[in-house]
Amino acid sequence: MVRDADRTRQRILAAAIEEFAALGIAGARVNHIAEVAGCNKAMLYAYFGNKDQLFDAVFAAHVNAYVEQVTFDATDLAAYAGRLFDYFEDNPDQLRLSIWYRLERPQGSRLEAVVAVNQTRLEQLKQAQQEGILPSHYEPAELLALVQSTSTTWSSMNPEYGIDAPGDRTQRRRTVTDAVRRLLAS
Amino acid sequence: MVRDADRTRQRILAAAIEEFAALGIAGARVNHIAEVAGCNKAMLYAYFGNKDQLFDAVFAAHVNAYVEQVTFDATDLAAYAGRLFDYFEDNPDQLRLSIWYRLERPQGSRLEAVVAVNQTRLEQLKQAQQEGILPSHYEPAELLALVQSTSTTWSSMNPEYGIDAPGDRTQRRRTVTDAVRRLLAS
DNA sequence: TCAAGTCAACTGACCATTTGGTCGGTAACC
DNA sequence: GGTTACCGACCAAATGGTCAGTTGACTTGA
Repeated sequence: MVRDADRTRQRILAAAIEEFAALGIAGARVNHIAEVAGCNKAMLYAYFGNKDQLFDAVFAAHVNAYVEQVTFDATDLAAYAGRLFDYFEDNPDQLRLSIWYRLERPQGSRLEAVVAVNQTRLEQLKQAQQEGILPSHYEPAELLALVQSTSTTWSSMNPEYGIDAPGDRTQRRRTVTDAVRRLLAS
Repeated sequence: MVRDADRTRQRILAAAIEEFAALGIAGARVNHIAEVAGCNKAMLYAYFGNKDQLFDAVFAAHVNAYVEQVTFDATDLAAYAGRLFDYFEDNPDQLRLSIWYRLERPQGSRLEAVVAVNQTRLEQLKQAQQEGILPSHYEPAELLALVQSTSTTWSSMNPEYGIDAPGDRTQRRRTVTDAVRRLLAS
C-alpha cells in the first residue's frame, strides 16, 4: 500500500461528495464514506474533524468550483443563465449539495467568501443598469435571483408536480435563455 | 386523559409535519415527534405504520392542501403565480416538505393523484393557447415549470449566494407576478 | 552502506449513545 | 365485559466517534 496523505484526503472528499449529494448531512453515513474511499474511518476524522466539518469541506469545494467555472457577465445575463444551466446539468450533484446546504444548515451561517463574490456581482449589475445595458425595472438583487431560479427551473421541479422535463437538453437550455431574455425586455 | 383516536392522530400528524419540514426524513426523530405530539411512540406506529409511511401521510396532506388552496387559472398565470407565492410565503413548511420529498424520495415514485391534476392543468394551458389567451412560444409544460419556479424564486435562493431577499413581501410578490407577465409577453 | 530512530499514515477493535421499532399490559369507554 | 386507545419498558441494530497500537517511509549517524 502506497502511503499518500493527499491522495487519501482526496479520495475521502470524493466519496463524501457522492454520499452527501445523495443523502444529505443527516442521511450520509460516515462508515459508508470511509468504505467507498477505501480507507479507515479514523482517517476521515483525522483529516476533517467530524461529519459536519467534512460536509463543510465538501461544500466549500463545490462553491469554489462553481465560482471558478461559471463566469459571470452582467452585460449578457442570458448567456450567463445558459452557463449556469450547463453547469448544473453537467454536475447535478453540485445542485443537490446546494439544496441540502440550504435545508440542513442553520440559517444565518453564510460563507463570507461567497457573500463577497455576490456583492461584486450586484455592483456589476447596478453599473450595467446605469450604462443602460440592463433595464432598470428590477433591482440588481431581483435580477440575480430571477436569473438564478430560471436557470435551475427544470432541476428544481418536484416530480410530484408530474411535469416531464423535455427530454431534449438543448430545448430546455433554449427555454432558459429565452426566458431570461424576456425578463429583460422592456 | 380524554381518549380520542382522531385527535391523537391529528396531533401526531401536526408534530410530524413540523419535524419533517425542519429536518427531513433522515433527520427527523420518531421519538421527538411522539414527544411533541404528547403521546407514546407506539401510537405513531399503530396509526401510521412506520417512519416512512408517516412521512407519506404528511406529504399527502401537504399535496391536498396545496391543490385545494392554490386554485389554478390557465387564463391568468400571473395571478396564479401570486397565489402560489402567497401560499408558500404563508406556509414555508410546505415548501420545505416538497423539497425534502424531491431530495429524499427515490426518483420515479410519483403520486398518481398529483400527476392527474397536473395533466389537467397542462390540458387547460394547451386550450388557452389555442384560444389565443396564452402565447405559444412555450410548451404547456415549459409554462408551468417557469411559473412554478418564478413563484418560488425567493424561497429557493441559497443563502450562500448572499442575496438578501427584499424585506418587503409586497415588493417580492410584485416582482414575481411582473416576471410572469414578462414571460408571457410577445 | 546499513542499522537505529523518528514521525506521520494508517488500522482494527471498541465504546457510548441513539435510533427505529416492538410487546405485554393497563385503563377508559361503550 | 369486551373492545380499543394508550403506555412503559425494552431490544437489536446502527451510528458517530475514539484510541492504542502497527506499519511504512524517511532521516540520522557511524
